[in-house]
Amino acid sequence: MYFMSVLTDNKPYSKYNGDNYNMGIQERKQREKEMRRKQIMEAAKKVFSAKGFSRATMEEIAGEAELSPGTLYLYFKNKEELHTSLSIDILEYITILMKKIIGKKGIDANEKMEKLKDTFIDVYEYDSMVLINLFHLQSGETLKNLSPEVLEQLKETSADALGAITSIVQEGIDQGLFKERHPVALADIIWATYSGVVLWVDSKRLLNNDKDFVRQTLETAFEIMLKGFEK
Amino acid sequence: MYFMSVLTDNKPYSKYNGDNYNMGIQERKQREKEMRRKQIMEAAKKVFSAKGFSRATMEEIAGEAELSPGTLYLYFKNKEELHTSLSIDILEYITILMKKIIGKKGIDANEKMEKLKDTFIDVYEYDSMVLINLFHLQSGETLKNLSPEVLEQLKETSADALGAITSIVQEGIDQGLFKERHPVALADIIWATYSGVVLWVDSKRLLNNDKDFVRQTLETAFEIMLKGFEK
Amino acid sequence: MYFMSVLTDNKPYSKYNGDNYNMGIQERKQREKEMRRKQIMEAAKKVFSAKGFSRATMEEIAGEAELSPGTLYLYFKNKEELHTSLSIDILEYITILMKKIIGKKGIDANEKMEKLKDTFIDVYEYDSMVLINLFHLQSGETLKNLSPEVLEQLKETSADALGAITSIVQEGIDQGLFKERHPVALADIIWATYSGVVLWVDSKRLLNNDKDFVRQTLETAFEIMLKGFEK
Amino acid sequence: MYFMSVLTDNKPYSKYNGDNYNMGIQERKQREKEMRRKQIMEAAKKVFSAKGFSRATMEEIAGEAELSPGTLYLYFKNKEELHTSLSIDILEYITILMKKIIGKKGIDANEKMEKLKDTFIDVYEYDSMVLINLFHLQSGETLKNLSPEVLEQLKETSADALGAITSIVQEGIDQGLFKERHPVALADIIWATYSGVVLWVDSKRLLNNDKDFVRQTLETAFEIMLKGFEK
DNA sequence: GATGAATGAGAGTTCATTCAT
DNA sequence: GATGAATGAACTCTCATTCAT
Repeated sequence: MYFMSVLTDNKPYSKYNGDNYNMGIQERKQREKEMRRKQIMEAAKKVFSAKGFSRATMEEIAGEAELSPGTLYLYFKNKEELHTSLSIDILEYITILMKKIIGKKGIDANEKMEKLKDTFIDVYEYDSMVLINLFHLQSGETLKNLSPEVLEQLKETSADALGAITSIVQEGIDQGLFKERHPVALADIIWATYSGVVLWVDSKRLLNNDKDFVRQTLETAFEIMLKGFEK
Repeated sequence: MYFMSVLTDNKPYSKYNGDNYNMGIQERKQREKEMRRKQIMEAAKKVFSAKGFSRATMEEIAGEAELSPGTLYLYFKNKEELHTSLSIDILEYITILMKKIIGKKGIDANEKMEKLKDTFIDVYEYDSMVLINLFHLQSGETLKNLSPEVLEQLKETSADALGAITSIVQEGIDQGLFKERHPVALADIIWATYSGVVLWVDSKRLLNNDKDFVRQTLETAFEIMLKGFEK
Repeated sequence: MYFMSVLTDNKPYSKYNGDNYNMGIQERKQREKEMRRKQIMEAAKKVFSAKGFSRATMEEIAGEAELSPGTLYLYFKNKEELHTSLSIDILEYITILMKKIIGKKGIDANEKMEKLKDTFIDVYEYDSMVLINLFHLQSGETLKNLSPEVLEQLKETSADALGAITSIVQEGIDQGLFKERHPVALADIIWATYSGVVLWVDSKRLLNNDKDFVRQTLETAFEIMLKGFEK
Repeated sequence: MYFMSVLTDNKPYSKYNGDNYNMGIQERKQREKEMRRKQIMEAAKKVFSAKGFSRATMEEIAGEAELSPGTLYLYFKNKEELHTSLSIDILEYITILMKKIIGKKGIDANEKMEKLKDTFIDVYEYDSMVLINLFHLQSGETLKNLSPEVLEQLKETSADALGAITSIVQEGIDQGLFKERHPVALADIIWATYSGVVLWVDSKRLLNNDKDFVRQTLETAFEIMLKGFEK
């Protein structure tokens, strides 16, 4: 497992921290605020995962976070944005991980694709529920009822994530490894396959009390895709 | 487009219909009842597609169907089952189409896969919204709140659909065309890719007011998959 | 058991029946109509007893009577009056029985009180549920929402029943057997005790899955009352 | 009248209330909460009495209590439990009063029976409507639809009340004042007569716009019963 | 007279959100 | 900043009653 909690506070703070008293207090406050946010998101994750968006109540999330319902609204405009924040968070993290892969020197596109698959599996295994919520978010109902700002943020993060995949694919084409196809379409297919497998195998598991074959199915899916990409 | 409306009444009625008075009346009533059901489902499809499950109200669906709210409950036990009925309907229809492909003589698995892709595209083009609702259904939240009977029906229809794909894949393996892999896993991947592409491209469209590239992306995805399946 | 079904048709019809064709038809129609009424009341009795007034539905009563809901409204103005009709019916019958006791020659008031008790027990044993519904009717909620005509009818039947008891009590006072007290008050107490015991012991049975001690308790209650009545 | 409001807050609070700030706040909140509860019950009593259980609406009760409908559900799980709470409350209070009578020194069972009658009359006069609701509760319809916990509570309170009466009767038998009979049966009869009289005379009043003879009738009923109890 | 599909008003209940403390 | 009691709009669903057939 080469990545840490997405939802635990891992934002880099200014390294230097104490030359100014007010600055310190302000910063501490800032940090506390950030921690509360994470605390709420952590609780929301649990409840949304267990109940789904509609059946989850703000009161239960507040209880889980050991805060009062009112407090939630100091940190998130409403229920929908709290939910979306979870999704954006994981999307951002996936993007960070993918950008690391892109930056890797001395490995070709095939190997990068391998690493991409590993990343996907890791993300899934670390936090399948938030991931599934992310895909749920994609599916219309939520998308239509989002505030413009959050929609914009989601759009950007989303484009960013797709851009990262695209650039790996482009590399493969440039290196003469992959057959020449529209790289964005390929990136779409990669992301769609990932989403699809996670969603589908998960729903099969729910329907039939089946085992969790996501990892295995993702491995096969990528193997097939990679072979299909070849020139 | 080689299939007709899933939701419009296409049940075959006896051609001759007048030898018996009572029979005629009963039959007409049956037909009327079936029509009301379709009428409601048609309205529900519109409203669910426009608003998503939660934001859609029974009153609005009733209005759209030009019926009173109470009438909806004569045909569907509750909101959830009305929604699920839409999904099961299309799933059943897809299965019928796929079974026709399976039964086709004189074409190999590769060609059947081509036809499968065409079917998927046709279904999508005929009724993308119901399809997207189907995937929404798969995603946990709804699944957890379904009545046992409907869950069972969904399970069976779902297994049936997957079974059909599996048998095509098995044929490909038996004919020495596809590399030997677990056929159910392959069927999962085909279905997951289909679901994923429809969902993902659609959400991209919603996010960016983008064009509808589903057909194109599905074409490419299948091309890649087929190449990946080869021995 | 010296009385027959209250709810089965036992109204006396004209002894002579056939001198006129139209009369015959009309009469047959009348009889059929009366039978339908009883059929509905019989069904209503079952359903009201099993579910109570509020939870009983007209549709279920119709089903039980093997008729359609609409038909019920040809015989009863509404649900409330159907329910009240059951109560009035039994009240009328009780009155008939009590009047027979009053008319009995050669027995004193004490013996008549004994017979009164037996009648009460018989009525209870024959049809405890309708009886309990009758007491339920007395209890405000229903009483307040009755149509004037039915209220009037109930008032009369009720007064009639109480009058019968009163006259027995009066007899006892006149014969010097009972202490002189307001005879209507005594009649009230007799009726109230009867109602109370049936209601109370029944509710105890429901609460504790207890045995049905109504008969036994009524026996004791009357014994005590009679002793209390003595001069 | 020797008892105070059942429904008005009469719980003893610590007389001294200022040594601890937090204690004070917590206590005040507790008291406020208790007051809201009473406020709602008071309003519910009015509305249930005027309309009966079924025709009373939560909205009207809320209006009467000058609260919003939602608030009612912060204090009572649902309509049924709000209604039952009223009944249990008065039942509990009656029991308390009866236990005081039991504890009285220097008076025999006859005198205790007299006091019992007075208590019954006082309770009736203080709050006849809740009392009638209590009897209504006993009558099947409601009883069948109660939550297990509340049913249990009712059962216990009910048994408690009956037990109190039983012990007075037992005393009478032990003192050689009352004829030897099953004391529980006697208690049943006392309670049943009380219920019956209240219900019956009240319904007569409703039917005939008659005067309220409950007190008078109860007096006579007890006089008769006591005489009937004698050895 | 009988039907039973359709009605639609109205109920109980939930819960995201607010705001006085 | 935090609270959490109160809000009240909005929802799903029921069912007595009607009326065209």
